[in-house]
Amino acid sequence: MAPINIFWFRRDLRLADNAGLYHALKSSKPVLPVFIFDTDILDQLSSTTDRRVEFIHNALTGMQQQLKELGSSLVVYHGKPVDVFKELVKQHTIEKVFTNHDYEPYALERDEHVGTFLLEQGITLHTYKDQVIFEKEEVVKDDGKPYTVFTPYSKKWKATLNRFYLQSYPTQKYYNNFYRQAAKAVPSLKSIGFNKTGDPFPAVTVDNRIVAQYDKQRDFPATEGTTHLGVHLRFGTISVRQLAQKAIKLNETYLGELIWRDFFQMILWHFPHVGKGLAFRAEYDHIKWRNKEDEFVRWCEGNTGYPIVDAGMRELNATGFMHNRVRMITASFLAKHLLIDWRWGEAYFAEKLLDFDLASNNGNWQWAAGCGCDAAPYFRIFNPYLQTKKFDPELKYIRRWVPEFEELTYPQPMVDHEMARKRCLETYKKALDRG
DNA sequence: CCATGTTTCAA
DNA sequence: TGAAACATG
Repeated sequence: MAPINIFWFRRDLRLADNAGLYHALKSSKPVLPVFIFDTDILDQLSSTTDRRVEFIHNALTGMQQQLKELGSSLVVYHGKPVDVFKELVKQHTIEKVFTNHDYEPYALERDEHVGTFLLEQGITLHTYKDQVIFEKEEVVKDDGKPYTVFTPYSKKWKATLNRFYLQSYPTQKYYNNFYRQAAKAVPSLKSIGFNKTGDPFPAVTVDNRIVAQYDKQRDFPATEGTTHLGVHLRFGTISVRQLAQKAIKLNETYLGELIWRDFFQMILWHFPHVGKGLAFRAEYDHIKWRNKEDEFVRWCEGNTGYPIVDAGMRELNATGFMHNRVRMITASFLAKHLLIDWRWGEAYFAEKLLDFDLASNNGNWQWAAGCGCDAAPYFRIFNPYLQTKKFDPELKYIRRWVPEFEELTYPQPMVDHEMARKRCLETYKKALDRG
């Protein structure tokens, strides 16, 4: 058997401008592209209709079409990664496996496990940065320690940047190095235990007008002011380098959002406890959460009696998306007004969001609850009415998702704002004074 | 042979 | 962006 190399797709589902794929294709052996529907992940999902699995499936089908035209084929497996590699080493003489970095706790463990197995077979695992502009120790303080405050991090990030970091990896030049074989079918969603809805996903094309207006429009949930590219960044169907190039040309505020994304991946890397259910600041784990199950259900279902909160939750439940301004409002309401452990909310968003990304979701929930690095101070408690007045003054967003909000059938606020605010301050203070 | 411009490559 | 390799005269 002639030796080959493997490229393993994970959260980088594109052929163009893909770092690990570029290095694989430049290697001296033909490259077999592989994707694994990882049962360790899929088995944890609560529903057999999961739009994220459907999104991945669509992306794989698209890549398969491209690879077919190149005389190659993606090979899609369904199983545990190590078992799949055991199968692959039986079928091929493999010299190297290439893949891109993933900084999540499960992924680190998985890659360690796979890497060890491969090494036992005399195969080396080569990994690359692809999903962020800067990772790990690339942007650190002068003393070499990681930043924990966003603003100086972002300053250093920008100072470190040069054109080259945003240069696309020219994979096309090496497409002739894909392993040649007849196209293999991508297994159907059904065959891996999931349903197809056929509903559309956000377009992968970048609307330059939206990016250009981002700083002015992003806070108004009734308006098409945000890009909806989160899901594409999450699964790598868009290159962060290409998007950052646009951001630099078109809108500094939008670039800032991409830097937040790098920031939270960096935080997760240096402070892995945040990915394992702990607050970034340990003292915030002394807060005595009320954790009333029935109140949590009302929040989840969008029946709190606060129209802006309910609109957000209903948008999430109906579409798998929630406008970012409203993500902050609903998160703050859960943690601060209801005093429900932010981890419950984090888990709910993780289950529902199409663009769910552990690092950003966790980082932003910790921000909202006040326990994160560079978080909103705990005494700053969003007033849902003022947020509505500022960001949905014509109540267009609320009307869209909570049409009955002025009717008698709409519930009274489940908790009085002023009472909840005081209760939150006292509860947080008690926990934090104790240290 | 140098001196200088031009292309390639790195992540 | 910046170094190294390559080309030209």
